[in-house]
Amino acid sequence: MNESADLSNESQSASEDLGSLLASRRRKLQRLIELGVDPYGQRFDDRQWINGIRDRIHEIVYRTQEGQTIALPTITEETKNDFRSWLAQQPPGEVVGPEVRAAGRIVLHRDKGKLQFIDIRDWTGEIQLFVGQNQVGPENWELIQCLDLGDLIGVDGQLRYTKTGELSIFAQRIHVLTKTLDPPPDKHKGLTDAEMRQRRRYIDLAYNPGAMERFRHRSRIVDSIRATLASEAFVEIEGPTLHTIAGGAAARPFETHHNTLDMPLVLRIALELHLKRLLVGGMERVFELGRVYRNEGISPRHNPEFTMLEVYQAYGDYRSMMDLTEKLICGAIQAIGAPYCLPWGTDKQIDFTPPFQRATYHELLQQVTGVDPWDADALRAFADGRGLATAGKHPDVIKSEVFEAFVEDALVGPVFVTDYPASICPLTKRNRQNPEIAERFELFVHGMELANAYTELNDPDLQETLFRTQLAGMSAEDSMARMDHDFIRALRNGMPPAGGLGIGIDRLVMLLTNSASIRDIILFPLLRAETT
RNA sequence: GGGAGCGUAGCUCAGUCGGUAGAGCACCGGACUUUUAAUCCGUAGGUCCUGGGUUCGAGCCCCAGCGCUCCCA
Repeated sequence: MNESADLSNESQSASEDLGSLLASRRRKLQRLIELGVDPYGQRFDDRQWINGIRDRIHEIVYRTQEGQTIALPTITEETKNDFRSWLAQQPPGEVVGPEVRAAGRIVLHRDKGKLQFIDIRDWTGEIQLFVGQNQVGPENWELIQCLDLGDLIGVDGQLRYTKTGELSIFAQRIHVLTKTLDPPPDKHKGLTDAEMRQRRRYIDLAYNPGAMERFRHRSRIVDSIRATLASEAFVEIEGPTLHTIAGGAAARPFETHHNTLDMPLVLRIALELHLKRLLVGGMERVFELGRVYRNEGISPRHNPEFTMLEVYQAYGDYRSMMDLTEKLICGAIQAIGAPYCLPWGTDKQIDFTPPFQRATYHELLQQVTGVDPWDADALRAFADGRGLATAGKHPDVIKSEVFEAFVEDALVGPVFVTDYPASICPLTKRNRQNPEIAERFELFVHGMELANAYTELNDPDLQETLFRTQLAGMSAEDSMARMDHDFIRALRNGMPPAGGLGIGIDRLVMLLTNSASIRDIILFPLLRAETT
């Protein structure tokens, strides 16, 4: 490897500086090799996860010299200090427990000379090892002297309590599974710098237990969404991520190029248009849960690549999607074992107890502003009075701006905002009774747009006309947008009336795990290249 | 794009009026077989983000840049 030269330089300069943390670890690594121990370990069979070991406390008993077995008292954090006096009251004998095997990373270490307490952590929990020189023997003790915080070790021993009532594995043998060279972060506070936690996610996960929990929750949420959709007979598909035309949303795409075909390509900005082609093909309930890419700004709520769910149901409409949205979110909450009423920030809450509130766009506009939403002059006056620029703007544009500026932030939710003005949703089917209304809802929670659903437009001529209007209004920098003729052709072949739903999975995970930044729930968010 | 804040030891953070660079943890040496972020004694560890400037003297003041965080658009 190209890096080998650098590595040897590093080890050489490190060995000159005997005081450095790195040098100390390399010396111990060398010592392990001298002892005939592979510092990078071997397969380690038949171990149990730590929380599984902790579940075996009922197997721990007190056995007297006469062979009588006495059940232990229940030992909790509060009562563990009483264990010593309980022991003193028993007839001669000893505490015995099951033989166990565990493996994990050393996260704490208390060295008492010929006795060491080592706390190890695996991805289920932590447990203390009681390691005595006389108990493990001189050969194993030598090896134990070469351990540092952060090393991965295995242990064989007996599960029981110390005199002070701490559940521990009384080590009979310690195995070196992997020596670490870099020193770990602060043993109590972990890594706190937000950027470092994202760049070195392995350290964040290894030393900040909350990080592991968040990402395991994310996985369960995604599993739950797939399970809910499967139970409703939806089929998951994998559409192309390389598109010739960026469609389905208004966003700037990432551009790339295929060499053999000598063809410009873009990364997809939405899932919509291919899913709709599948509706034409007869996939009546279809969804994709996958990554989309938008070449736009980065913020605590935006990462250039993020995960979208889009669901399409033939012969449904936006109201079918509302019920489904509730099922998906409530299922996800149950999947992470959380209550419907979740904390948000430090002092807020979100109550996802179904059914969620449902209110029309115009009702909410009236409630918040006190203005008749159908009275264009009154709305203009309201906007003028609050410092919004209205000159020369269409009344519906003003309405939309007032809604975004004053209503959205006030929505605590979860609330389904329904029945948008048709003029701001040109690609949505209009309501039959009132053509000024588009059959659309958005689900808002604390001002954040979590889901977006439509009764889908399936008239090919109307779709083509609207596309052309939309393209005509686009600025030069959005020139990647082009007419998707194949999509129009697909519609000419008959797309059933359908409901369509989009849910931003990252935002859902943020809300369900009380994470303020999207970069806390994306394992490897896009960051500027490291300069060093 | 605009505003505010931050950048000091491996990690977490102090640093007063501009006057020798500090602590805790980690590390190294020593004591300790029931500790709980063990404790006690001793040692070592620095490109104060980078570059310029002011000054006898800059971690601190000024200018520019880089990076990060938050708020706003």
